[in-house]
Amino acid sequence: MATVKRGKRKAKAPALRAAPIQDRAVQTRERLLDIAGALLGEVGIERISTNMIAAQAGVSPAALYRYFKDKYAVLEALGRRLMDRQNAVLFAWLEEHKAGGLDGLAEGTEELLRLTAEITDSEPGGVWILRAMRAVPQLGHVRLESHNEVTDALLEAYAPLLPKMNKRMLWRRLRMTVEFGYAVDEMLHDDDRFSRDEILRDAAHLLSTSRLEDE
Amino acid sequence: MATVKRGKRKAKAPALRAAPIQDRAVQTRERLLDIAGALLGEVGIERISTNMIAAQAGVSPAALYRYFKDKYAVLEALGRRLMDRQNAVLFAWLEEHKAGGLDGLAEGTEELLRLTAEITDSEPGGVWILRAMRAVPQLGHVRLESHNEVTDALLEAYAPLLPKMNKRMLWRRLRMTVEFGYAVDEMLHDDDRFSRDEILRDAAHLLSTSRLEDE
DNA sequence: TGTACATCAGTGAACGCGCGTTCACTGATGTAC
DNA sequence: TGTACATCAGTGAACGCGCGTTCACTGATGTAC
Repeated sequence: MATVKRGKRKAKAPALRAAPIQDRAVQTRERLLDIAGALLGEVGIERISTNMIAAQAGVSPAALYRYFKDKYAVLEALGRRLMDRQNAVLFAWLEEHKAGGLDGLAEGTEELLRLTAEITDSEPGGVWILRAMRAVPQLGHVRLESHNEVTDALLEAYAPLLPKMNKRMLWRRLRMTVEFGYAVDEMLHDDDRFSRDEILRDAAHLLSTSRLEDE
Repeated sequence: MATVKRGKRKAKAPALRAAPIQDRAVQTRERLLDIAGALLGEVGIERISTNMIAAQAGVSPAALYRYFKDKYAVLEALGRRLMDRQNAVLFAWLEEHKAGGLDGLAEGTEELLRLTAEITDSEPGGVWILRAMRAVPQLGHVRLESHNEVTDALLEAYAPLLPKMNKRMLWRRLRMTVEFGYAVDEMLHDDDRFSRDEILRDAAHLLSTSRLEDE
C-alpha cells in the first residue's frame, strides 16, 4: 500500500455549496441567475421553480443546489446582484457630482435616473427582480439594506451642503427620495403612453424641485 | 304528472359563479377575501394557495370556486377591493379640498396620505396586497387602471388651477406623484426607525414642495 | 299558512401534476511528485 | 512531462407533498300557489 496521502482527511466531502473555484462553476452560477431573472419576468414570482430554472439553464436540478441553499437563496442572490450593480453606478455618480454642490447634484439627477434604468434594463428580468424584492417577505431585507446603504452615502454628500439641517431629518428625506427614485425605475417599465425621456425628465424635475431642507 | 313547471328550463344549473344572492353568500365571499389578504402577509405571495384560503375560511376548496374563477381571480378581487376603498377616500378628499386652490391642496396632502394609510391598515394584509399587485404580472393591470383613474380625477382638479400648463405634462407629473404617494404608503409599513408621523410629515413636505409646473 | 319544488350555497373526496429537495453516483479538472 | 489521486462540478432518478381544480352530490333557502 504505497499510495501517497496528501489531503488531511479522505472523508467524503459533503458536496455542499462553497465559493466556486473553477471557471465553469462561476459561469454556471451566473447562468442560473440570468435564467432565474428572465423567468421571473416570463412566468412570474408565483410560478417560477427551481426545476424550471435548472432545466432552462441546461443543468440538472441537483446542480442548482451546489450553488444555492434553497429557492430563496437564488432569488436573494439575484436581488443582491442587481442592487450591487445599481449601487456601484450611484456611488460613481456621487463621486463625480458632489463637488458641484446642491445645484450640481440637482442637475445630475436625470442622468443618475437614466444610468440606473440602464442597469435595470441590462439585467434579465430586471424590473421583476425589484418587484419580487418588494413582494416576497423573505426578500424584503435585501432591498431595505441596499436602500439604507445608498441613503448613508447620500447623507455624506448632502450633509456638508446643508450644515444647519437636522441630520436625522435629512437622512429620512433622502431615504424617501431613494424610494421615489426606485418607483421611477419601475414606472419606466410599465407605461407605454409616454416616452422614457418624458418620464425621466419629469422625474428629475419633481425630485430636484422638492426641497430637502426647511419645515 | 300534475307537477307544476315554473322555471323556464330544468337543466342542471352548471353551479358556476354568479353574483351572490343570499346574504350568507356575500359574507362567505368577503370572508374568503379577508383570509386571503391576511395569508398574503403571513405566508407570502409564493406560498399562498386556494386550499389554504378555503381551510382558513372554514369552507371546502370547492366552495371557493363558486365565487372565483381561479386563484388569480381571488387576488384580483382582493386588489380591486382595496384600491376602490382607497380611491373613495381620495375622491372625497379632492371634493373637499379642490376649492382651496393649489395652497389648499398642498396643505391637505398630509391628511390624504394619512387617510390612505388608514385604509391600508384596516384591510387584512393591506400593504402585501399592494405589493402583490406590483409583483405578479397577471395583476399589474389592476394597479395601473386604478392609478390612472385617480390621476384623471386629480387632473380635473389641478388643470383649472394651472391653466397655462400643458395638460399632457401635467397628467404625467400627477401620475408620478400618485406613484410616489403609494411608495410612501408602502414605506410606512417597513420602517421602524421612524414614527409614522415623521414619515408622513416628510412625505407631505417633499410632495408639496416639488413643483408641478414649469420646466 | 302550508307545501312542493326550483334554486342557491356548500361538501367530501379525489385527480394528475409539478413542486422543492436529496441521494448515491460519475466525469472533469487541478496538482504534488 | 507523466501520472496518481484529491477535489470539484454535475447527473439521473426519485421522494413525499401540497398544489389548483373538478366531480357528483347534499343541505339550506326562497317562493308560487
